[in-house]
Amino acid sequence: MSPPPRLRTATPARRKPARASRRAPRPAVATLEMVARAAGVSPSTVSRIINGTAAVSSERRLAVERAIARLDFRPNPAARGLASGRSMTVGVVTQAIDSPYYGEGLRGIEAHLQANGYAPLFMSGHWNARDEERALAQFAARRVDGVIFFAGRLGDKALAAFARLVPTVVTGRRLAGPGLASLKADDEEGARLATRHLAGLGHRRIAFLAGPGDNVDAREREAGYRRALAETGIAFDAGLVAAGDFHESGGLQAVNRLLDRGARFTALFCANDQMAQGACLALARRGLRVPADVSVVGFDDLPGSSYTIPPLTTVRQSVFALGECAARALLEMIGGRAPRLALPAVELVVRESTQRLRA
Amino acid sequence: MSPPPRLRTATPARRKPARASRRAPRPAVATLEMVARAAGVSPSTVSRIINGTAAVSSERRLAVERAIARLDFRPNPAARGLASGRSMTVGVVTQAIDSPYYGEGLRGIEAHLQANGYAPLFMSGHWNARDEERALAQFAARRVDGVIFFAGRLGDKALAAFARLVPTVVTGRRLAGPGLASLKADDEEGARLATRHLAGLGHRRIAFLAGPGDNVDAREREAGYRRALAETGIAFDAGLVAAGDFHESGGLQAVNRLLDRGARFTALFCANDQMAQGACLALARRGLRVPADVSVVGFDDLPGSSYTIPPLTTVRQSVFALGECAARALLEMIGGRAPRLALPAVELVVRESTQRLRA
DNA sequence: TGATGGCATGAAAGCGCTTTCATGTCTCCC
DNA sequence: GGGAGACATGAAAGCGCTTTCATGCCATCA
Repeated sequence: MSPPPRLRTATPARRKPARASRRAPRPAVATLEMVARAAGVSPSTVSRIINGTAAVSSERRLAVERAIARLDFRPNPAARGLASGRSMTVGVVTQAIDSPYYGEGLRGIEAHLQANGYAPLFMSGHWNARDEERALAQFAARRVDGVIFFAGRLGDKALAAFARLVPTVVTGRRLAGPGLASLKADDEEGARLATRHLAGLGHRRIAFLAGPGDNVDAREREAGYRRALAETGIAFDAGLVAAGDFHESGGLQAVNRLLDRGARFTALFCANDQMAQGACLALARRGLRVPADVSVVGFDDLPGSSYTIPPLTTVRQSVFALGECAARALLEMIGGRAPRLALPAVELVVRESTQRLRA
Repeated sequence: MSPPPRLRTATPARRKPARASRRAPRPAVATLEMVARAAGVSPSTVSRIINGTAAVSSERRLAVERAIARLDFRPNPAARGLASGRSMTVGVVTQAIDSPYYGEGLRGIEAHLQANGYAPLFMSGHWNARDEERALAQFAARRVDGVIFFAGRLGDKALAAFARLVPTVVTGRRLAGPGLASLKADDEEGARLATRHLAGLGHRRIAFLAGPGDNVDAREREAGYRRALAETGIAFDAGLVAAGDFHESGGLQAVNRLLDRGARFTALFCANDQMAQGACLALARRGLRVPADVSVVGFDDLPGSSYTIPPLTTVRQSVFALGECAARALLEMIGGRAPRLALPAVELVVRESTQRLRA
């Protein structure tokens, strides 16, 4: 095994002057000082140029830029961070890095951050407050410049307290405070759209697969379902509601429970796509066809949802955009500006899992 | 908007002695020096204790540990990185952070890294060599201690060159060199298992949806398909092979092409689950039932594959384990040890998308 | 024409750690 | 009993940047 090749500068080892016998200078990484020397200016000037923090005469600027290019100089972020107090990283707490939902959000965050010279540090909360807290502690220890908290179970109090130390953007709830901003899709409106779509197709017995009760998104989606029912003159029937956990397995079990207790319905609105997927499987197992026997609507429009069988009618809220907006708002806060908190509107995407109720 | 709350130490601002009038000392972060002072020892001793780099008398150790706890001291990673040359971060190049395949791998990486005090920095290559190269450059600039390169299109040469600078583990190909190790599942064996399963069910006309030709995994999966055919005495028929791109859409189109050119088959082996999903949809659109008319096998066993309709028979290679092993091997290399490169064996997971050929 | 600023630049002091090197104290053994 | 280590500790020099402060220079104004 070769020794770990650690990047190192060409300056002689500390207090141990380079032995003259050593031939080829080992692979070295340029430092700001080397650039300064090569360009015949002081380190301060180089710093000013790479940071654009002060005017510099164009001839020196040119010389420095050339030296930077020639030496392939890349400022050491550790040194920068130490001197400036900024790490140019932001922490991102997700629930499950491998879920399609978070994946899309992360992509949005990544895209915006990268365009601005920041790098994301990810950590999973696994839907449990302790892990989320641990992730935040880790981020604080790493001195991230800001944190994006994607959904999660951690209490508002704890989050607000953390935000006093590090600028934070949280999604999936409404919350504000010093150093804290939130971003929330209009889940109620989305659920209303979905339910009205079903009602508009003639369905009257519309079942609902709710999400976890401690999740704000889930509660708002239920509220939207109820509101649409009220608006279209359909009486709410608790017997048509079953709760899931936002996973495929939960959707499957919820439908089984519904069917086992004899609930009769011609349409089913699921609080997210993953549960809708599980629900479709449960329905298929019972010999119920989608959409011929039951129309199904999901929520989120995950990347895979256009390839399920049948392709799923769902509510699109662009998790990608959510991630992007969160990153943008966070950078604005870090920069001391007021964050813009607008999100694109939710919209219904009609595909093949819904159809008009047969007379 | 409140000013960005930057974490700062309690030491008086540089050259500008704290005005005595200032009341509450602003939220301060403890430094090693403060701990040393509080415990009545030198900074060196504190450093030795938190790093375990030398023996320290138990009384001092106790005093220091108490001081650390009381001041809630967390060493500043930037300072550490600057002084030691290690950043305690590793870069991870994935292709698409939002794909279920990579998501699972990332989870494995995250789990192992976190257990060892390292943090992952993610960046997407988007299946194109330029972005991958850019990601590597970014990582080099950020002075990561190592890199995990998850699949990708970048040439072996470029990768080997990079690995001379930063220890690197690459998956999805076989490659070794200074600072470079690779991890590769036995794709050929997996494909062989899948195809033999189909043959064992009596199928003779087994179509194959290949992956992109420039992908090693894809090529090995095709090799396994052919080998199984040969082993079971079935003649290879190029008319039963169509190429896809590892995405759902590619699988859908490939099946359409197959059917359009009149190919007749009773079984279909897809080079990955995502294509299998698209294939199932294409089949359904043509009125072909899975598995009644066509048995389908995938590859990867993605989290969602047990909830497709029907649940997919597939080859499990545990991408999670792959991620974990990659992380482990990388840390071993960083530590100057020889990396262990063993991966769990692939296995066939039989679900409901395959059935015996009806006579 | 001399005081007045503004401007570009360099010197140097840190940022908060790690890591030599030097030193003082013990213990051990011939 | 005295010298040799072994051991625990502290002093101090960086790591590679940023940022203040001081300075020399030139154009400007009354």
